[in-house]
This record gives sequence, C-alpha cells and structure tokens, in this order.
Amino acid sequence: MASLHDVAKLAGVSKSTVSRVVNNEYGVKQATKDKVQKAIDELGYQTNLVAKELKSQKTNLIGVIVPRVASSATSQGVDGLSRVFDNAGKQVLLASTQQSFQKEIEFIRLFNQKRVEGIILYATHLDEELVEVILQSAAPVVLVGQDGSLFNIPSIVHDDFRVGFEAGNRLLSNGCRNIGFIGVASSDIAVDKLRYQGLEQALQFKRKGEPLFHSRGEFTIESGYLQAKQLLAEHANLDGLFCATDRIAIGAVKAIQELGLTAGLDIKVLGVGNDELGSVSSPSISTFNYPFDKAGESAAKLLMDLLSGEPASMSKIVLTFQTIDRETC
Amino acid sequence: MASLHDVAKLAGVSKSTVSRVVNNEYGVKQATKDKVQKAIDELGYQTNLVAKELKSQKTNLIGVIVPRVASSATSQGVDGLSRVFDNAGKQVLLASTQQSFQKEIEFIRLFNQKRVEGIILYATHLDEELVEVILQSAAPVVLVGQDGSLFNIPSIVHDDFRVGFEAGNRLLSNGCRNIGFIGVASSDIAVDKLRYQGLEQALQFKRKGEPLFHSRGEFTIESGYLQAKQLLAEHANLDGLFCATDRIAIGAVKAIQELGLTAGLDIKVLGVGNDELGSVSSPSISTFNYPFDKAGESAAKLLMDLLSGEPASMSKIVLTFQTIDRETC
DNA sequence: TTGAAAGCGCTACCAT
DNA sequence: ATGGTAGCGCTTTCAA
Repeated sequence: MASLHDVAKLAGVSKSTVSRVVNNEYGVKQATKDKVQKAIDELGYQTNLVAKELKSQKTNLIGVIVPRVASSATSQGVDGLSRVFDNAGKQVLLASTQQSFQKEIEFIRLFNQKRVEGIILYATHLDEELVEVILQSAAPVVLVGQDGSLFNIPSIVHDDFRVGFEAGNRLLSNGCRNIGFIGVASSDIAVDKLRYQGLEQALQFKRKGEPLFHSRGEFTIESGYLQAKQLLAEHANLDGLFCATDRIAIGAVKAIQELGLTAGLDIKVLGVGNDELGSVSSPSISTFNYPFDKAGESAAKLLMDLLSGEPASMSKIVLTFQTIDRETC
Repeated sequence: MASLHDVAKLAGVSKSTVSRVVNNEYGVKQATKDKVQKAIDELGYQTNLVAKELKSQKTNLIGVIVPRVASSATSQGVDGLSRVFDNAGKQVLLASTQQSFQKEIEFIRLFNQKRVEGIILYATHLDEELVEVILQSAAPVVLVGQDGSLFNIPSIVHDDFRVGFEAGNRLLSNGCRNIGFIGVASSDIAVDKLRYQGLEQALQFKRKGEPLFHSRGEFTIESGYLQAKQLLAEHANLDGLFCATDRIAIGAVKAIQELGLTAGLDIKVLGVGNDELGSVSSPSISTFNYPFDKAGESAAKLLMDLLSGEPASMSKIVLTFQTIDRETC
C-alpha cells in the first residue's frame, strides 16, 4: 500500500510537501499541488491513519461495551450515541461481552491499550473489581444503566427507584391490595433492587404493608412466564404484579391467561421500558417509557464534555420516564 | 502515559529487553524479568497498540457498517458476528449510516484509512457508485442482505426470491385468490423486488394470474398500517396479503381489524423475518424465520476465510428459512 | 542474555 | 514555497 514516501518519490517532491497537499495546508504552489495530486491518484494513495494517530497521539476512538446488542436498551442506545459521536468525528469501537462480567474488564483494558479516548459502559452490575478497573482506566468511563456516582464514576441512569414508587402508586390506585414483584439478578441494582425498593416504599407510604414477594429471574419472556406460573400458584390472592421489564411482563401475562384470569382485570400488570413488544402484544402492557436513545445520546455528550477538559459539572444524570397506560393496568 | 522507553530507563535495561518480557519471549533471565516487571507495575505501563499496529502492519480491526443498529436484522447480526470476531481476537469498528447511502461510501473510505482488515456491510441497496467503492476497497468487503455476487462481491443473503415463492404457495393453498404485496423502496432488491418476484412466480406457476398490487412504503408498523388502509379501500376483493416484513404485516393487520375484518380468516396475512413482535402481537403473524444471527456469523466467518488468504471458494451464501405458522395464515 | 539501531508512516519544526 | 530531520512507541534483526 502506497505511502507518503512513494507519492513523494513519484511526484519528485519531499514527503513534507505531499503531507501539505494531503492536509490542504497553506503555502503550496498550484503546480506542485497538481503534480502531487496526480501521483496520489496514480498510486491510489490513502492516508494511513494509524501512523497519523501515533504521531498525533489522537485516535478519535470511543470504546463502547454492551452486554449484548440485541436488546432495545442497548440497540437504541448505540444508535443514539453513535449519532453524537459521528457528528463529532469520532469512531465507535464496539464490544459485546455476552453477559460475561470478566469480559467487561478485559475490554476496558484492551480499549485502553488501543488508546481509545473514552469508554461508554452499559453495565448490569457493579462490583469492587470493576469499579477498581474503571477508576484505573486512563480513558474516562461513562456508565449507563447503573449508578457509579458513589465511586465518582459519571453515570447515566434511569429513575429506577421512582419508577418502582410510581408503579406501586399506580397499582394501589387501581385497587390492588396484594402486590408482587418479579425482578432479575440481585446483582443488578438498577433493574432489580431499586425498582423493588421503590415499590416497597410506595406501599409503606400508603400503609399497605409489604410486597407479597420479590421473585428473581432473567430478562426474557420465557423466564417471566415460568416465574409467574409458579408465583400465581403460591399466591392465590395476588391482584397486582410489577415486573422489572416489559418482556417479563409479557411472559407473566401469558401465565395469567393460562389460568383463565384476565390481566388488567383480575390481576393488574405493569412493566418497565416501553419495549415495542408490549405495545403490540395482547393485552398490551401498561408500562413506563424509558428513553433509551436519549440515554445513549446523553452518555455520549457527557463523555465529550469530559474529553474537552471541562471539569465534570455533574456526577450523574437521572433520566425521567413517562407513564404509558395500556390494557394491563 | 508511560512507554517502553520509560520502563527501560527505570529498570535499567534496553527497550528491546522490555519488549521481550512484555511479549513473553524466550531468552530473558528471570532476574531481569522481575526487574522489568517491577518497573512496569510501578509505572502502570500499558502497551500502546497503535504503535504496535503501525510497526506490525496489523490492526485486528474489522469495520461493520449498518443502516441502523436498532433493528432485529442488524442487532442480532452484530451480536452474531462480534462473537466470531471476538474469538478470533478481532475488534469491531461499528458505524451506523442512519440510512444515508452517502455515508456508506464515506465509512468504507474511512475504514480503509484506519486500515481495517475487512468490512462487513449491511446494505439496503446497491448502486454503481457503491459497487465501485467496494471493488476499490483494499479491505475485502462482505455484503449482508443484498446480493453483490454479480459484481464479484462475496455476499450473505437470505433466500428472498424463494420466500416470495413460498409465500405465494402458502397463500394460494390457504384458499386466497386475490393476493397483494406491500414492499419497501424499489432500490431494495432483496426486500422489495425479489420477494415480489417470487410471489409473482408462484402465482404464474399455478396459473393464478398476477398479484393485485405491488405497493411500497417503509420498514415500519405505521407505514404498513397506512398503506394497507388505502389498499383495502381500493381492493375490496383482497383475500391474501404478503408483506415484505413482519412489522409491515403488523400494521396491515391493524388496518384489517379496523375494517371489522379478521386477519387470518377474511384476509390471510404473511410477513417475513420472524420478528419477535409478530409472535406476541394479536393475532400473531404467520411468517418465515430468517436467521439473522447466523447471517452475522456467516459473514464473519466468510470474511475470516478471505483474510486467511484462501482463494474464495464461494461467491455467495444463501441462507435458508423456516415456515412459521401462526394465526394470520 | 542483552543492547543498538533501523524503520513502520506520519507531522512539525527549522532551514533554505 | 519546499526540503531535511527528528520523533511518536513499538518490533526485529544483527552484534556483542
């Protein structure tokens, strides 16, 4: 592959001159410009950005780490952030951890070696080792989905505690008295713990006691179905069900229907996220809209601010949500 | 940020020696190894991969270009291909064109300058300029979704003509006599043209004449709804509707229901892709399963073969599909 | 077992 | 207006 040197030789000028015309710098005679351009075309010369990056100590690279891309939160998020980065002339180095916690750490290390300028990490948990690695990272890390602000890690989070609180109120004001919660892994503070605690808080506040149960499973329809099936058998008096995600809610509704009950009538069901699935399913899932694309955008903008050397002006951004009323509540 | 040089100075050895211990090369005394390791830890040295890449002329980078990541085809595809690349020690540079044809070209150029080893392009069309750029690209390009084999561009495609043919047969054998098609932009050969032509072929083959119409819109539920609404008004005798995607089908079903008709009974509806949306919607969408994750995987594997210098043994890979029977047909 | 030096492709400073 | 040169951080002979 042709280099500056080759072009220079062919055009009969120095590398410096070629560099000047390639970068459109001021002070090159039109005649030489033409000569050089001809050589460039002839050789099909293409700037070697890795050399340029080494020289300039600037890669324009942003690392993005996600547990998987095929989820509405991450796929919409990546679209959102890549729009921002593209406008800023940055490229996105994407890594999917396939839910492996260990890989998150490996990729943070690798990305630093690749000299990325910053990292956006979609996290599903946050443990000591991960926090350690993030704090050691030369490239600033912005966390999305979990709150790392306690450790001084800038974070974009959804208002998970409040969504739980709202869910509780919503269920209560729709007449529910026996309310349960289906969450995910307990290591997932945002999705499992906070949403549950918010619910708990709402019940306490209205003096309605404790939630009936706090069940845990995975982020799938199937898992929601399986859990609901069992829980329904154990709690015959259940009349309100708050699910940590819309997919789980869809599964739960299926279990409810199989029992000959009507979701939204016998048992009110609420999900979180406003996954498109919930809008087409039948009955449609009442939920809370989470702005996943904005989360990606905000993360990107926050990171760009950090990179521009401004002293961080916020420790975290908490995104709001909207109530979406549909058939199940 | 500490470099080999810094480590060498601190450890009192040469850069060469440091390089040797960093890369675990044979022939370094344990004592020096320890000395060097100590210096590395002290300085928090991290290999600068951009320097290494320049020196070794190897980036381990793969460029991936998608129209948007928030679609089942691309998000599942990216998950599939990134699994393969990760195992091979390659990183993924991701670009989203936001449906801009011009950006596809820009990114191919940029990626070549970044010295990616190969490019995977999720295309929604294929015009002369794009073909030109692909053929000029130093990094081999694998096309996904559109067939570029005519221009000697290795491609991963779904069996779009046959899916149309099958759709026709399926509709016919379910008693339909007046069949229409809702597609997308005519520049999208795979999704619009081939699927329609397959349908046409099936009708011809069974001597049932021509499809009632070939309408075109976008890849959205809304667009499917709007088109179907109008088409239903124009073609009162319609009893079979083939939609280029499941989302379009979902929209169409909504229009059908609004007319007081029953999808699957009065009008049979077929989609393509097996989008999860179609499985939870009501009525559920009869469709054809497209293995999007496998498409990503196959593209990755094909590219890796190309990179390993084997003479290309196939000009394209046509993925098969499965019939998914649900309520609308 | 270790070190010196050249060179990957580029930019930028200093001369001319 | 143009060229020479040093150097970004690394690997890799070749010598010692």
